[in-house]
Amino acid sequence: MTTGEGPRRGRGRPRTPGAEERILDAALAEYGEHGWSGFTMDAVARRAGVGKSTVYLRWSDKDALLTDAVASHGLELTAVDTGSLAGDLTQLALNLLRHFHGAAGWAALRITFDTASVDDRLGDFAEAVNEVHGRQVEQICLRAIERGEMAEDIPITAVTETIYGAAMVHALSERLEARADSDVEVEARARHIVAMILPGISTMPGTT
Amino acid sequence: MTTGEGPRRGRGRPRTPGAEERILDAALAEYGEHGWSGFTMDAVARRAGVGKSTVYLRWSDKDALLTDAVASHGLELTAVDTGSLAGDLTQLALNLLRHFHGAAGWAALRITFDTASVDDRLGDFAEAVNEVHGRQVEQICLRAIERGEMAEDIPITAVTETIYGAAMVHALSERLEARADSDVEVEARARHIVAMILPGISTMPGTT
Amino acid sequence: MTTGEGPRRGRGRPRTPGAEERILDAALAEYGEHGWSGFTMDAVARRAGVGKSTVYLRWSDKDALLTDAVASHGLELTAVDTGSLAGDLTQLALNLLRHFHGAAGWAALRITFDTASVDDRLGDFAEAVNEVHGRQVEQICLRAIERGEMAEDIPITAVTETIYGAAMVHALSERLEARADSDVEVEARARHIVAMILPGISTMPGTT
Amino acid sequence: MTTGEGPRRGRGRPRTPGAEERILDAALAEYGEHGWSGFTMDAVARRAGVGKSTVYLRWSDKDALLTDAVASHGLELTAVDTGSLAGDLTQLALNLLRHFHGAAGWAALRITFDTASVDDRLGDFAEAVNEVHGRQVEQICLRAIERGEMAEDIPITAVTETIYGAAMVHALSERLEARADSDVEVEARARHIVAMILPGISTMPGTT
DNA sequence: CTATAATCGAGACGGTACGTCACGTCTTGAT
DNA sequence: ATCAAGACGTGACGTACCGTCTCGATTATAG
Repeated sequence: MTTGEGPRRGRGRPRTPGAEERILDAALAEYGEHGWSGFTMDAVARRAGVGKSTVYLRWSDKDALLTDAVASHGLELTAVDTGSLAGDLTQLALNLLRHFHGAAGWAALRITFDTASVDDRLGDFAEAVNEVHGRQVEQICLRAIERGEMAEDIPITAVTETIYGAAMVHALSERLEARADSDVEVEARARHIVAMILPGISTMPGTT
Repeated sequence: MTTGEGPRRGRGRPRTPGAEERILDAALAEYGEHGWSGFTMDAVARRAGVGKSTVYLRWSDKDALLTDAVASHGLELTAVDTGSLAGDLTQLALNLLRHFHGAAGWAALRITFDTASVDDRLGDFAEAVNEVHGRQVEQICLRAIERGEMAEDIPITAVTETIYGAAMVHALSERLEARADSDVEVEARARHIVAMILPGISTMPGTT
Repeated sequence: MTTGEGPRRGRGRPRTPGAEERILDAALAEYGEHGWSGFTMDAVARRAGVGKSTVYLRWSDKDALLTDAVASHGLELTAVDTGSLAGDLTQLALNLLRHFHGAAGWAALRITFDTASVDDRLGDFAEAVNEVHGRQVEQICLRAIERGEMAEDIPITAVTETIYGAAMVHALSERLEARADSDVEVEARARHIVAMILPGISTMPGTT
Repeated sequence: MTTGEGPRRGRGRPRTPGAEERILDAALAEYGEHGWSGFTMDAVARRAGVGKSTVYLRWSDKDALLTDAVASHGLELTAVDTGSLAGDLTQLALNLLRHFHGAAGWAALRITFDTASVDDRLGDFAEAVNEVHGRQVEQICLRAIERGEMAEDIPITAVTETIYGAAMVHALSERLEARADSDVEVEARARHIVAMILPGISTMPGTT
């Protein structure tokens, strides 16, 4: 994911340690402020206090930098473990809604779609996405099954896709309608989503 | 959405009839082949066999053309009415999975995210998306409520977002993992999705 | 010499008429002010009030532009005809001393050496130099021979080379020593040069 | 001219003996092959098989290196003393014609013009040129005056400039016309040049 | 024999200019 | 009025080179 270790044999001046991170931060900041079409390599370099060559030594082009920047900061998602399936899913939905609402999460989302549209360089990014996001729901479900809260015949990927999709589309609609939900609204939406799918996966019919 | 009807008064040479469509097709093809950053107006014009002026006479800029191209081919979704909520939702999910799997649907999806990321020109596209997609689920739910199959206190947008989201993320994961689901798998996935949310919105607890 | 007439069939917007000259002027001015290493294509374009593309549409690269700029303005040399060989040569020497002393003449000189060092694109420039400079002395000598002032067995190219060389090296030494000769000194030098070679080519021995 | 003697006190690793020369040779070769605009420090260092620091420890910048490279190989001119003014000048002219015809002499010439075009660092190179070349003619003339062969009122610099200029322009025209004179032609040209200026500086009118 | 120190090869660094490419505008002659 | 063609001003792209710097590895003298 990061840079891919070129020819490092200890010879020559080592790459400036902090540079990688400064550039990634600058990239994310520029992207956040000016969007895709206003995202300039020169501006990133200037903001990071670095020459363009330093950037291009590490990333082959604009897309690679942006993808990496997003991957490095946009895939963070705190783990969830409240003790109950309903609690876990609600907390997860809340996290996701907030994640996709924020600049980094949204950027990551967009980049994911861009990346998935091109034949090249799929491997790394896809792996990362699956690792970080897919695993999360898997853990929750496995624990719930162990506790006997969840039916065993539910395909976990379907649960993942549904919750992620709901949060994702909600964030999308928020943006399309230039709306900014309040905290209360976000929490209500999280509860609604979980209320909708919980009966379908729970072992106890009728739970709300 | 369409063309914006410029100065049409009958005087002077009329606009070449087939041009509109040829350009839109070329735009979609170019976008599909090269993605956003490889999408150029010159290439579209060349591919469509027209001059750049012909393009710019109809669309104000790149974004407008691309948005329109997608809207013209990517928002087609046949209406659904099977007589039951479960049947409607299953058919809708199936349609969506197939829609996002295809080139036009995927392109529309990608464009939607791109469009939603920029501050400008939100209005038109958002309206279109809501019109075409939002209405669909609304109809289904209203009919179900009328039939007494669905609880009245479920926010319809939540249903929309969940179903759309599930289909969307499934298509995304298909691409990220370079997978191509068979017809049977797609149908199973549609049933799973509906099975998951149906108990949560139905008036009859325990329904499958 | 100029641009080499590309595909001109009357279609498309014609090249802006004045641009060629404005760019050449700007190039010469920039070269004069900042020298070779301070000569920038961006600066030339900015000074000429045109875009870089307009420049690169006409000249393939920096060298080509500079060569052309110099050729267009640096080869001007007013004809000479005073009626006598001594007068003609003195006037010519004076012209040359002043020509090479000035920015344009000096630039032309330098470019000539650069051009002669590379195997490519010799043809045009060499032709121009010979046309403009070689012809000049030829005329003078032919008239002198006709008048009986000059021996017929003198190779004219030797005369050319000697006079041109003398003026050239004088200008070179002026620059190397950061000296700026006065008008009187320049005239004296012109007379000295002619005095030195006139007896060698004249039919009347002992003339000064 | 040479190296500029840095801090040499005996402590620390001594400079690699052969490096100086290898770098100068590489510089001259690169200059000869690619000309000024294709002359890069990286290429010189690579060709010489040394690091860039080794180069920059010895010369402050590109110009200094190039100037020095040329000065070290391009100013060699064997002294002349045949016993007569005519003989000396003829031999000198011959030497010059051959000198400027060769790669090193031509490179030196080109560098001289380049150097003289820039405002900085004139001193050193100008001194070198004057020292090596100017002195040569001065010696010849002084001996001739002593022998009574040459008039005393002739400005020696004019003689220098004329002979040097003639040889220089001849070499230039040879290159511009992609011509390569034979030995016989070169000797004839040397005699012609001297024949042209000898009467003008000699004390004996009518001498050939 | 160890410490100090200048030099070596390599190559990353902040800059700056290069020549290319696309944008959206414009100007032409033809339809 | 619209068309195909294509030049225009603008500005970002990714590359190359400058002269500087930092590294670990020599290679000498000084103590």
